[in-house]
Amino acid sequence: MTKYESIANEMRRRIKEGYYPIDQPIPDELSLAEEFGSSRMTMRKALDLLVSEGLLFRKRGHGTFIIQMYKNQSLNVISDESLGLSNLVKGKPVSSKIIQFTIEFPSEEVAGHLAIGRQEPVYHIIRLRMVDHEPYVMEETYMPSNLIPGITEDILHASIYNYIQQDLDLKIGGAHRTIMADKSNELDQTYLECKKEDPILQVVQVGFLNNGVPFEYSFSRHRYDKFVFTSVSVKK
Amino acid sequence: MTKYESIANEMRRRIKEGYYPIDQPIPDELSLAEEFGSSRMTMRKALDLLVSEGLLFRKRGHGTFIIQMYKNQSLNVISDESLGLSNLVKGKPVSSKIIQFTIEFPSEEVAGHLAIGRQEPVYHIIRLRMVDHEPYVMEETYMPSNLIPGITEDILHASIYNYIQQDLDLKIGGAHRTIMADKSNELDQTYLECKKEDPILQVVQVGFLNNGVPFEYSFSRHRYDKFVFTSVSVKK
DNA sequence: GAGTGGTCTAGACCACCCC
DNA sequence: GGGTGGTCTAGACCACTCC
Repeated sequence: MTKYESIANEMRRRIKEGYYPIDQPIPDELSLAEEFGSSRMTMRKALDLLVSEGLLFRKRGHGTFIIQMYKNQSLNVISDESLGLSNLVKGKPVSSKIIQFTIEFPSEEVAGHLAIGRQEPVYHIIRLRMVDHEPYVMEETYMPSNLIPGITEDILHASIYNYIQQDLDLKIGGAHRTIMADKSNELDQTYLECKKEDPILQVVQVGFLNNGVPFEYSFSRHRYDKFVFTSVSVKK
Repeated sequence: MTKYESIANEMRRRIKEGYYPIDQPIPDELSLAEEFGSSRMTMRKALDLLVSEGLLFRKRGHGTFIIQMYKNQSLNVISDESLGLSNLVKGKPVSSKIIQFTIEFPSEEVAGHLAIGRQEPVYHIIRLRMVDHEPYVMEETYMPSNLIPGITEDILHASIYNYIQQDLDLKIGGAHRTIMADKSNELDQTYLECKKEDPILQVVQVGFLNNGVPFEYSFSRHRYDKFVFTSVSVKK
């Protein structure tokens, strides 16, 4: 735990508990830095965190203010921070049904997104992910088998992400995502138990390791009545 | 233009032009700082920008690497940065058809999201937004009339965002967004000219001013075949 | 051990806002 | 003018990775 993180935690706690009046600026950066025994730069870095979380907003020449948040809904939330279903629905049992597990040469599209050649084999995996024994997501995933070797059905029943990070000791860097609505297809209707007229929330993702190499090109198709995607943006 | 922004611009140009080999780390921060005649902290701030854009990734004790990007699609892209349709489809003519424009007392839900009381009147606006004379988005918007006074049909035909920023001289701070898929309803089918079985990509947004006060609670319903939402996240 | 990014300091000047 | 956030400096020490 770094200094600026612990300062940010304390400030987050204060803001959420109503320690600071909501209609006034919080104390200026120099005063806060003195109170926490830090330099102003470190104090700023702590406040930067809270600004990026959408909790605070700065007004140059005026002060730093608390953003009046609105309440969240009760649906499952895919935030732009989370990676992997297992981390998303903590505490609930996650299981997987393997629909397809093959290895093949990639199409031009898949090879392009994974930045590999057409001759480099990829896993092609289709899984139904279940939470609390209810169908939640259909995932179609392509991964280069040279980069992520040793995938087995056992791993697919558990968590690919845990295997990559714990067993292969690779570090995940982040992801590009595209979110869209789509009509449900026959696979969706069969496995997600949704009706023919039900739409689907699809997340297309290219995950990359911390050295920038793409390791995953995936399509996650969510039941429209169980998932939303959230995002907070703050202008600079 | 600040120093770190101009350094970031130059580095972005270099990376995109292939100036640095893609399979090696770029030069270390101290060398780059010397080359650009800046302190290391300023150089870091420039690189921070490129990291947050998903262009670079740092590996502690090892170096800073270029992320191998994948190409974008040809659909309209709602990024987590953009605000307002007018800014989204630059160069193309945007027009609006006003379906409803009333003032009313808010429901509990609307009042809650706008952080106002039930007795504070709100505009209730439904518009069809067209680009190149083709229907693109159905927008339902609630705004407190005390906060954003003087809305007229003329403004609704143009851009509410421009009115807020230029005429009222208010500054927009950011937005919370929730993205979901939904079935199309009769309004969608009539005005977006979509079929009964076509899904909708809905973005629910609470926009807030730079003092943190919510000024807008809106539902934007997009044709599923014309819009996607993108997001880049990088682990720290 | 050498080299890298991660954090932190104690100042400084500037840009902007309100009085 | 006084107070605020925005930027910038020239160092320092630490944590991690590779050899």
